[in-house]
Amino acid sequence: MIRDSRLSSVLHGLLHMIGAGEPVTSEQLAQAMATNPVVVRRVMAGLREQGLVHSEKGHGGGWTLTRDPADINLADIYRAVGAPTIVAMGHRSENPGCLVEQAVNDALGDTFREVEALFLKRLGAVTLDALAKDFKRRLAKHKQSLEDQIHAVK
Amino acid sequence: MIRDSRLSSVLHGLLHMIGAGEPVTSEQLAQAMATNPVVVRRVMAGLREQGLVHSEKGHGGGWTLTRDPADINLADIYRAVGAPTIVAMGHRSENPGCLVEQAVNDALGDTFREVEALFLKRLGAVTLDALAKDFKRRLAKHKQSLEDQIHAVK
DNA sequence: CCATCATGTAACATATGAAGTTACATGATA
DNA sequence: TATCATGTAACTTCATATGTTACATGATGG
Repeated sequence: MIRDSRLSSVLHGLLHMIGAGEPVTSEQLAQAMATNPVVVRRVMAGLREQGLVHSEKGHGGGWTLTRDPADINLADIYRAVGAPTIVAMGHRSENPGCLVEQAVNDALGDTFREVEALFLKRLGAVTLDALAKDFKRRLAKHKQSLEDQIHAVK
Repeated sequence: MIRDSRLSSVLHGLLHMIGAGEPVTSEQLAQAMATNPVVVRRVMAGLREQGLVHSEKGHGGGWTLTRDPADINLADIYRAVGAPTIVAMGHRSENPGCLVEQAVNDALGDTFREVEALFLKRLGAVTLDALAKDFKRRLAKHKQSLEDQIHAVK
């Protein structure tokens, strides 16, 4: 089953970076991602390897996006964050000679690949930019709702 | 990601039960599933709740299939073995008010359901009977291969 | 009726991997 | 050259799945 808390976490960080205008430190991202700086670096390292972000040391350093958010999709991020295979089934001993495993894989091998392909295809259809815009829309709505409450009290 | 060792394990057990003709004890299943009797009972309990198997205590007791293997498919087993949701994404704190989560879920909620549906649909297309037959075919072939090797040595 | 066999289940132990933490090295900037 | 920020190794939790022990319950055969 696909239950990725890392993707979600990273998206928090990336959304934070969009519009920041300047490098964002691991310290700052750690707050956005509700974790600590070292974990941030560890996770972001995957994105850097895929060329999605860049890191800079020293004063004024931190993390920046290397591409336009419209050119980054969620599949890119999912892969970068380290998702080996989505679907897999196997015995602990991973016995390749096991005839039961062979029968299962023969019956479902294509299915596994197909499910994975569908998942990545859909992730690929959502850009970071689109997500950011939707997020901003929700944020504005949320603020409006809060203001309305304040006015109602007045 | 879907990485179920339990389904695989259970299939070993069920294939062992098919053709046994009589109740199979947890002790015996434990060997087929490469684990121990208590774990077998724990896992099989899920199948029993779904009405796939029946358990009997005392002398001559053990586990039996309650249905024709042709009427049991892998989706039945997968569900019975305890697969809550296949695809899920969320922060540890599972904050329902989080606007990022909301944006992601809005963008991918349907995808999650679609991927899960595809996976279960494909599992549902494979019956336990079909799997058993394929397994037997492989077993026969394997034996033949071993005999050929013996003859070659002679 | 009682010894035996088998499941049912709680309680505890162990193993595995993810996440968090500490410590320190490296490089960049003022 | 003091400070800031990343890079990374090593270690410590923490959560979860699995394995184990122990004992209760129920069924069967003598």
